[in-house]
Amino acid sequence: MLDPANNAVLPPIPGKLYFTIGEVSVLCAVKPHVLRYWEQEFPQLKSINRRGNRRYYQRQNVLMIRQIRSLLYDQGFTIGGARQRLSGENQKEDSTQSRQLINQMIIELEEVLGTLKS
Amino acid sequence: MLDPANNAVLPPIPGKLYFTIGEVSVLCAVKPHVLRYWEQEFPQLKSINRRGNRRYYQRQNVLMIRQIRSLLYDQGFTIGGARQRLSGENQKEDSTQSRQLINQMIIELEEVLGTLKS
DNA sequence: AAATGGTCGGGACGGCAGGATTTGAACCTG
DNA sequence: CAGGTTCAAATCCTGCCGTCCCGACCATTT
Repeated sequence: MLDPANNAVLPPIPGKLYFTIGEVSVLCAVKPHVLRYWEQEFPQLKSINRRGNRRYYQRQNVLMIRQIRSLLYDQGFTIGGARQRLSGENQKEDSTQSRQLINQMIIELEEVLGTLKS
Repeated sequence: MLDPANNAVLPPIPGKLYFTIGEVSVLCAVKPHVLRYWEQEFPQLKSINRRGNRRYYQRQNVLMIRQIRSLLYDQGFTIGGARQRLSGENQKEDSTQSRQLINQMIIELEEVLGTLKS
């Protein structure tokens, strides 16, 4: 998502409604058994359509998988980190480095304040 | 996990110039052997002062270690991901609120400094 | 000076996250 | 029916991320 160049390497997603696991595997460059494995790890993938014991991926699922792929393979998150990142999505972006730097500064400034007061 | 308060739990960094590995271990809640290990993994930690075969950490080193710690333990990066994040163009979102907050703080601190000097 | 305790590096080791492979059956499609 | 895809579940494997051990060295205290 921050890296369009990388996603551009993956083939475009055809305009049909449903995809088999084999097709998704090609579309996302992720092997089928890994797709099944991720399904256990990411609640976001629970919504995959199933009919007669088979997975029928929709466009949104494919996009989600590509996002997960990017987090894991490009950005270097662990599965736990990626999960957390996806579930928190838009809210706590602020808890990143910058925010923590600020917190640290606040703590130290309060220390300085104490020193100055005495 | 996602808790930014996590960092606030760490003790403030005393105002002295140098810290031993044992002190840094406490300050950052990371064991000494892990600190040595990270040193092999993060080029950012190559700059640690050494005298007579011992490490003498400075404030900036401590802050960097805390940042690494946060990436690994709080945000869920792998070591490779954290390294990439620290070295690469991680400053993409620096023009966000956080950055502006920091800039604002810098301005105000410079003001304070001017006051103190006079 | 001796004692105490922190620090050094390097190599062997280990747990477990993250898959990879295998198996054998069910299911399509031609 | 043949050949290909998919299934669930079990087992296997690799390498990341430390952990442990060690004798030696160094700093500070008594």
